[in-house]
Amino acid sequence: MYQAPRGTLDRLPEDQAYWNYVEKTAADVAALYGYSRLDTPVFEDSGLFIRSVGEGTDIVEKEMYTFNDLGGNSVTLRPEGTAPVCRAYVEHGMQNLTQPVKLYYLMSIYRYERPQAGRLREFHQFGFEAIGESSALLDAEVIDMSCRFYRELGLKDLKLLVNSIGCQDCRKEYLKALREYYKVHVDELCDDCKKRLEKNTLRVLDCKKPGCKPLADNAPKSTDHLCDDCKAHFEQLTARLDQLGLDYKIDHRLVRGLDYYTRTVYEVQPLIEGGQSTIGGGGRYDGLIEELGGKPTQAVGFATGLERVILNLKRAGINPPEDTRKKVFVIWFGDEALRKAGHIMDVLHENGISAITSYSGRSMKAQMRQANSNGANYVIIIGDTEVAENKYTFKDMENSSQETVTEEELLEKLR
RNA sequence: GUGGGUAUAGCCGAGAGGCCUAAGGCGCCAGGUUGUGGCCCUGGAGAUCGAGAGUUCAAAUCUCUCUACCCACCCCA
Repeated sequence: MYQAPRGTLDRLPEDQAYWNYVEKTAADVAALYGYSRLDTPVFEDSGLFIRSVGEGTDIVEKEMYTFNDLGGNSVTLRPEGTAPVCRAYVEHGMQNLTQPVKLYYLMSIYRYERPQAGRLREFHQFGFEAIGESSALLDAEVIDMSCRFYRELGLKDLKLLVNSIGCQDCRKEYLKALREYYKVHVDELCDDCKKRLEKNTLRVLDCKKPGCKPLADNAPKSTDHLCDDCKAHFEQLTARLDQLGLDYKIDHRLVRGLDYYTRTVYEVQPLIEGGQSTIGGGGRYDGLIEELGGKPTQAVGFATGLERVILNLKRAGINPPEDTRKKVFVIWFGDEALRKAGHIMDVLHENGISAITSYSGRSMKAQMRQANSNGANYVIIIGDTEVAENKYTFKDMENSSQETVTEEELLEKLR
């Protein structure tokens, strides 16, 4: 027996309502803020991700689906969406368009991780990127848009965490201060953090171990070490967030796992602890486009995991809107009736009315049961009597009322 | 990558060495007199008990290996 590869999921018909709901909401919110859709290939040149996400990150180090194609080129199934979008921006000369260029995507993402609830090897993201503008007002807009997406879906119990990790210049100063601070406390750190301190210093702040957490709480804050420009940027951001009335918390320990972030970083997390905490996150990445061979171009973006969004919808008891389209089931018995049933099926379909029928002359009871389990709102019954009178029996399943009507009357009722 | 748990029909789930040729429920199919659903009743189909090996006269029930899923860590969406 074959089964879906580890960490992958079949999206079954009964789940599709959730996906439609989430994807439609995403597209609506994107349109509201002036974002256009962009789709990129599932696989890219491996170098794109190594350059952008960063060589030392877990994603690049041990989570990428990388292989050589038959032409001998190293390609990688995309482990995130920002780099491909930036690649497309540069490749198609979008710096010549009016800036900022606003793009959104709904795409599958691939990471070779150990699967658990809310963590898959193939998952889906809704993300958006605003490229070519350095104003903190845009950061605020992106954050606002993220929050609106969750709000529109009905997701309430979420918290918004914001931080600034500075630019390339002032981050150096900050890292120096951090290392200085931790030098004295190395022995109190967990083994992982000892390694992090060398390799990816910022991540030490992220550790949840009881020994490391108090240290991180008292560690120097990045926001206290910002250069003047970064400081002004962060101040404008929070001022605008206040004006928007967004309920955010500045979290000095918020650090993100991808190397390209600068200045603003933020995450959205469910209030309920346990399981996978982050459902969405983003930030500014002012150096990425240049890193990928474009001109120096500032940008901000955000991405959210759709499986996690749906998980939270289910936990919160939020149901996607139901399909309100009326459905008709055509019942027939006898050869004459079969021909008449075929005719009315064609007419219904031509008129844009959802109609299904039986393919074998099952008993009336069986066909009625079939109609019921298919959720039919109306049933059309065709037997010897209807054939003789050239009419149809039209039954409303809701109140069980039925009457005999002509084809014209039937269509009138279904409009 | 590390640690722990679980694995019985499409789904839920009893079952703890011989009484299992595996209970029950949902779902599916057919009936409940001749052309009518949802409730109810009756009957039926559907399981090499996750896979493989071993212990035993005897294994769904014990042991080992593998695989998958779940939880925590790690990481992130």
